[in-house]
Amino acid sequence: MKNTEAATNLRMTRQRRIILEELCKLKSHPTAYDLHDLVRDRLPNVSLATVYRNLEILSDQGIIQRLDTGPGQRRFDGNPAPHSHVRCIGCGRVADSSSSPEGLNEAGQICSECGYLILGCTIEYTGLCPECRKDPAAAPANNWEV
Amino acid sequence: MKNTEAATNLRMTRQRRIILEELCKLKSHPTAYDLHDLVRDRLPNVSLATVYRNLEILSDQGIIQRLDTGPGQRRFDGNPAPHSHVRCIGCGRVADSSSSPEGLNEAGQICSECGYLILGCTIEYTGLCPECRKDPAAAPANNWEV
DNA sequence: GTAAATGCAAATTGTTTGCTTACTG
DNA sequence: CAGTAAGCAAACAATTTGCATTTAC
Repeated sequence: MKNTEAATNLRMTRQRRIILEELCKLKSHPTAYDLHDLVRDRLPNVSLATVYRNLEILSDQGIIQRLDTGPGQRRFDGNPAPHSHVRCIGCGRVADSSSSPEGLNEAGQICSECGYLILGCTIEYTGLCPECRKDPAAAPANNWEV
Repeated sequence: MKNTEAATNLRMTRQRRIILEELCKLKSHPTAYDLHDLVRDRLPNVSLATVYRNLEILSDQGIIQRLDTGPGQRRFDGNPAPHSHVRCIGCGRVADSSSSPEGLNEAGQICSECGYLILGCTIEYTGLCPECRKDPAAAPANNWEV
């Protein structure tokens, strides 16, 4: 039930639409909990589970973006295009970074777009390890390998 | 109890030493659970909580590195120096990447150091948001702000 | 001797799932 | 009307914590 999932016919429900609308309205990158709070202003009975389910579906569809970086809760970005982020080590908030990739040594600078004081930078590549390239289907079983 | 913590006198217990030794022996980046499994060969009664506690303390001290990137469990790196990583989207394993920062468009290439097929790249900066810069002590309270 | 660390079990937190009912296409 | 999605509550997984006991310095 991951990426081997058959495509289903998605329906644009009231909840899904409002969750998406509210997320896209924000320049920030809320947690599911944050967004649930916001959406409840328009849909008082919406459940947190629905927010989680829709955020997952929408990011699987490439309509929004999951930010799995950093400790703590997962955050979401209404903009699916790849771009870099700055995470505040104080409060955990995440903002878009205007920083260009070549500016890797800009620790100590203030990001012109978001006003964050830049302290560090992490680069993470994603890919497939040799084992998973051989047999992608077997990959999840290796999950616990050190 | 975060970064405002007073320095305590750390003691090099048998458990702490062995946890550190085993982590540093690895070229891989295990989860706390993985490491607990390994350490139990030498310390059969060590608890998972002790492993978690020590990994946190050691990374707070800058002796090891926490990898908070990616979904799923946190991973740890015995090498505290900043360097980039590749995370397998199949099995979740993390390896060191030899990729140079300028090689950002190397999707499709095989990492010469780890053999992973590179598919994507995420850049995340860390820093302090304007609010936390004003009053770092107040920062954690803003944790929930969207 | 005293503060720090351990082991154990229980508590928390963030996220997911099962199931029945409601609603979209 | 057929199948997807919602709401609710319960289940889960990863991590953290309380507490009595042990250990390092």
